[in-house]
Amino acid sequence: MESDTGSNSSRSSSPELVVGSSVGGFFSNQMFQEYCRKEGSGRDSKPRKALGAVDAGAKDHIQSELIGPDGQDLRLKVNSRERKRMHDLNEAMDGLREVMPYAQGPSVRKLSKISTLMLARNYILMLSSSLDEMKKLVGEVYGSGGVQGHVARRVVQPTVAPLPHLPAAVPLQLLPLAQSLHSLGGSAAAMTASTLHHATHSSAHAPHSPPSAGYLGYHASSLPSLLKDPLHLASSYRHFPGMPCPCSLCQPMPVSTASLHSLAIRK
DNA sequence: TAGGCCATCTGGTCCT
DNA sequence: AGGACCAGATGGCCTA
Repeated sequence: MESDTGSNSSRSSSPELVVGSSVGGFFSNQMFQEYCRKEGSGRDSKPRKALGAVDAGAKDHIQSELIGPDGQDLRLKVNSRERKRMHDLNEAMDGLREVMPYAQGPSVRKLSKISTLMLARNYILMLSSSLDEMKKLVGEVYGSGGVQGHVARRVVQPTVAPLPHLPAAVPLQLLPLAQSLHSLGGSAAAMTASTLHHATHSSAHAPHSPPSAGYLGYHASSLPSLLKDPLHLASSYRHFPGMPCPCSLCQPMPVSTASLHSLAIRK
């Protein structure tokens, strides 16, 4: 099936489709004619799935329903619904991107769907562990008075200003996330990651274990195909708290948003 | 040019 | 019956 509509908006996850009040308004004449021609000639170029519970009679019923004069309207209606459903899904995906610790801007390429989902998962895991740690600390504070100095040492660590949408406590535990982002490689994500990474890197008392691939939520073997390093900024260096890091991402980075954007991928 | 990502169409299945 | 959800297929755009 021709997807001429896709060429109008294929690069946006929330395409600005000019969908008229009627479904037919969405189709160009050429597309509609093509559609009708295919319908008329009985399109069946692709293999069908097993019909399962739908018997042959039901199949014929469905087919005739879609091929008849009302069938075209029905088909358009179904397509429109599906389109709307996918647009809603993409809006939700955009909403998710907005709350991710990821440099955003008009000149920054946005995260792919798969990257967004994986990063979101890691982010949630990181926040959960951060919350657990905070609970532990609170327990220590109220459990015994002798640990206040210890707690104070741990809380007062050099941090960067948290991202606008992040709770103030988050930077304490951002190293794992930064490392995840680092592993995502390059682009603005890595810029943010680097900033966060440095925030915790410089602490000799960082209570973190060495980088754990578990934060990524997937096996490293799948990374190359899923998350490439567009700018080749990230390298294979492993990061450990308190250890100097030679990778390009860990060189002094500008912290202003404008600077981040200037270094991020151009569209 | 190959590969990644995406939007769209489409038919099947499940749910209300 | 109608709608939502899902997955396969297809083709376009972009980048390395």
